[in-house]
Amino acid sequence: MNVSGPSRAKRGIPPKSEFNKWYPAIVEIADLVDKRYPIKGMDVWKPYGLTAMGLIDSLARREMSRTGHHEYRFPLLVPEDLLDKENKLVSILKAARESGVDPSELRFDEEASGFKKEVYWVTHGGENKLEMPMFLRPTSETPMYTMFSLWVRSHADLPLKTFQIVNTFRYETKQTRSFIRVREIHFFEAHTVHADQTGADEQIEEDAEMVQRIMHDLCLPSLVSKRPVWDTFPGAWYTKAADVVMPNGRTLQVATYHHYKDQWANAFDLSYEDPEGNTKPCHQTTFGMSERLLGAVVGMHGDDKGLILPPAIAPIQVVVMPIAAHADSNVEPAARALAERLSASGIRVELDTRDVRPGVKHYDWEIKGVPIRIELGPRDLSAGKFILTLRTGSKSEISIDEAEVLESLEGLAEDLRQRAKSLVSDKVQPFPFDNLDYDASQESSIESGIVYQIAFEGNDSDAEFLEKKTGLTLLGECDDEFPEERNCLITGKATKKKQHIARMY
RNA sequence: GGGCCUGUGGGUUAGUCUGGUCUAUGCUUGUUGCUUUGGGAGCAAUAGACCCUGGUUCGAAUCCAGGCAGGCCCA
Repeated sequence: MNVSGPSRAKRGIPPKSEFNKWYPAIVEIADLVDKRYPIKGMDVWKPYGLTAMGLIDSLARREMSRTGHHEYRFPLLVPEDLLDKENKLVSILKAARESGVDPSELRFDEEASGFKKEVYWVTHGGENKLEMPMFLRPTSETPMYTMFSLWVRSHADLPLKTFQIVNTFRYETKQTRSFIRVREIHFFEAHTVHADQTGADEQIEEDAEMVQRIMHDLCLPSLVSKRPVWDTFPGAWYTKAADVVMPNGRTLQVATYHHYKDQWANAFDLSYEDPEGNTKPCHQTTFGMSERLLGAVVGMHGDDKGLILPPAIAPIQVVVMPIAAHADSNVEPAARALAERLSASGIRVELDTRDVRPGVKHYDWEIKGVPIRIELGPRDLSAGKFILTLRTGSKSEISIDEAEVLESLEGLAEDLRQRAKSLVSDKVQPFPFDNLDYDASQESSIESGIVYQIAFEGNDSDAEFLEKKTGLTLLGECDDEFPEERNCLITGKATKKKQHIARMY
């Protein structure tokens, strides 16, 4: 092991201050994934990680059922000609946008049909070359809308609210990171169809609320922004996104929702007959999340000792450890009884009867981020008490009572929210200058690892200048505005528009 | 798209420059036994590796070529 000296963390975990080393190490040490599968960006999900992800999925399913969405499952393969439809849509929109805008305000076109490069292609069936090549879905607009146009005939079919939780594929050439940038993505996508724009507008509101409810359970604060036009999802009228600020100051986009208006509907002949017998185009939205939520949880809450999982998604919420069970035969039955009581009150419990010293158990469960550890030994039996240790630090002796354990779980969640909030307020700061006229000698006051808040109301080329000069990316217009007008960082004109610039994942 | 670097047991690492007791080192992990249990105890035994293919050579983990895999930097 080349890690030595006082900064050395337990079990070879790098200190969290070295986030870029800590993160990839911890996902394997905590047994979330195994990265040794021989394809870059395709990790093996191990039971502990998969269970946590499944619990995140169940939060999404809870929200979906609360809001009247239904779960579907569409095929993995998409025939090539459907992609052409989509590309046509994108280029029409692009042309429309460009024709209405002064060309000098546009940034350079980077790729004409970038989508094709990012997908995995299936070109053969057995030894036969396929007449129509197929690709693995990078997302499911195309397959879903093809079917929607068959399903939606009249106003009575609307709104159509669907979702699916499936794997999607993207051929990433850049560096991959577990959960954050992968080639096989565990993906959640909700797609809705509405009779008019108002219906879609309302859906966007509902999406925003669902995101916040899920983020609350994950104890994650987020920045919600309306993405700049050039960063809008292909074919969307606009895109909103929730970003989590990671401890290294980079932002991680964890959820997006897109308002399509009737743009996709027109490309896919998605229309309906209204009560008066008129054929009208549908309006659509999508809402997407992914395993990045787990990446954000890992990155935000963990510490030098390992993960800290929010109780809502901890596969094991409480671990019960019998102490000195060999010395007193009453210990293990008592621990088992306690575990059963906790389990009966809805807590996910693990009884750790391994024949190892207590310290080993503490360290093991600490690495895995189990919120609460309970020690039950001979001394506690007569007193009717046990030692409860919170993963966030404190240790206390409490009487055997399920209600107190439940309270401790909620207390820990609240603690995580506070910690995360203060981390974010450290990392998000006002931009140090009033304009971009600063020179190279002043550049050092722009720190790396900081998300800067700015007043900005400019066009494409203003934004491009801003990004080039600072080396940071514009997240987009915040939901909330500045209370008073300020001067735009680039154009100098008065605006209330609040935006952030950051290094994005 | 352009450039650079790396592949040794499950993990990590020594050895590679300068080919030869390398029959490949240490730590960690796994297994077994003894022992131990309110925060990583100890002892003993045991298991496990030179990315692949070809070349140079009396001799290759070491040098060369290609392949595969991975990492980094720049546009």
